[in-house]
Amino acid sequence: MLESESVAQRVRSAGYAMTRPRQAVVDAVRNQPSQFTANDVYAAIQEATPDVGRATVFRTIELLERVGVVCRVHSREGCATYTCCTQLQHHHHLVCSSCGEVIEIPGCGLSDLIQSAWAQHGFEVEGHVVEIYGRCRTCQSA
Amino acid sequence: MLESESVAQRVRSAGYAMTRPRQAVVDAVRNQPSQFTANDVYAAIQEATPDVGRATVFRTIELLERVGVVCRVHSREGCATYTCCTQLQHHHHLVCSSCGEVIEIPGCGLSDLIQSAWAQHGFEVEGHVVEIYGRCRTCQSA
DNA sequence: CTTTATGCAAAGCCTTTGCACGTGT
DNA sequence: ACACGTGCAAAGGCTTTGCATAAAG
Repeated sequence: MLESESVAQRVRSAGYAMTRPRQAVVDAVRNQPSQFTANDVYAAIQEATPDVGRATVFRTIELLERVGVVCRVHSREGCATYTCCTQLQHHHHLVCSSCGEVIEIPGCGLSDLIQSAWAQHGFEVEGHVVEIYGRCRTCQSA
Repeated sequence: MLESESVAQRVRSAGYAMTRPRQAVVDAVRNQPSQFTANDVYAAIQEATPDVGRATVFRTIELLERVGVVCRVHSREGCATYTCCTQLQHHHHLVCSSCGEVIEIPGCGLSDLIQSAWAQHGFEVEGHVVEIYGRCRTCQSA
């Protein structure tokens, strides 16, 4: 689970203010399941802190994505869902197609692809997305 | 460039009829730039074949995705865009963040990640998405 | 005190759906 | 013939935007 304080620190050190509405978004995000949409968070917030507006939720999640606290999950269905990231460094995800569980995997393993992108295509790599989907251990037993 | 006939064959051998409206969608798709949305295709079709409806365009693109003629591009911005795939087998993409050019790269290079997903997490891999973004050779010169 | 952040409400936009009608095989 | 495919038009739902107001540093 993500620590609320370290999130606040990251937001601040990226040059943003950690306001009360933003804190409410962070709290709501921390209580979401592995995968959630901006709308899910807004719905949760309406219960706990009804005075926080929709736009703030969307803008704050975008902010959290920018500072690396949440990541988009690019599944087969789309990429409107997010997940919290406890890893601050570069990492990827295992996404369960059955229960939606997201497992963070540290490191990369893409160095070959990246090297050959450059070597064979002169392609200057800026970043990449890797999403591996399948069934987590629990869903295999069930 | 994708051959219209081989597309028709793939659609048929997957058990779908190759109808005139679907052919119109295929033709429009073939004339799109590297990246396009379903809406782009619909707009193009309105010029050439105005009697083909919006729903048909969306449904046919979904069909083409299913048979592997087009792939979704999962870029940082979202995943509402598609690209034509000349490769029929498994492959990935280099996506230029400047001009949007999509370069297909055959093969995978993910075997390590996939193996460790299983070995370390008992995760049964069903598929994965890899999208590498950066700047293509042309955009680097410019 | 200036900049940044917020709430509200409405608009926007892409996409999907239902259903009656055609069309392919 | 009979399933499969289609067009239309409308609904649907998620996001975004503009702007006046209110905090923050």
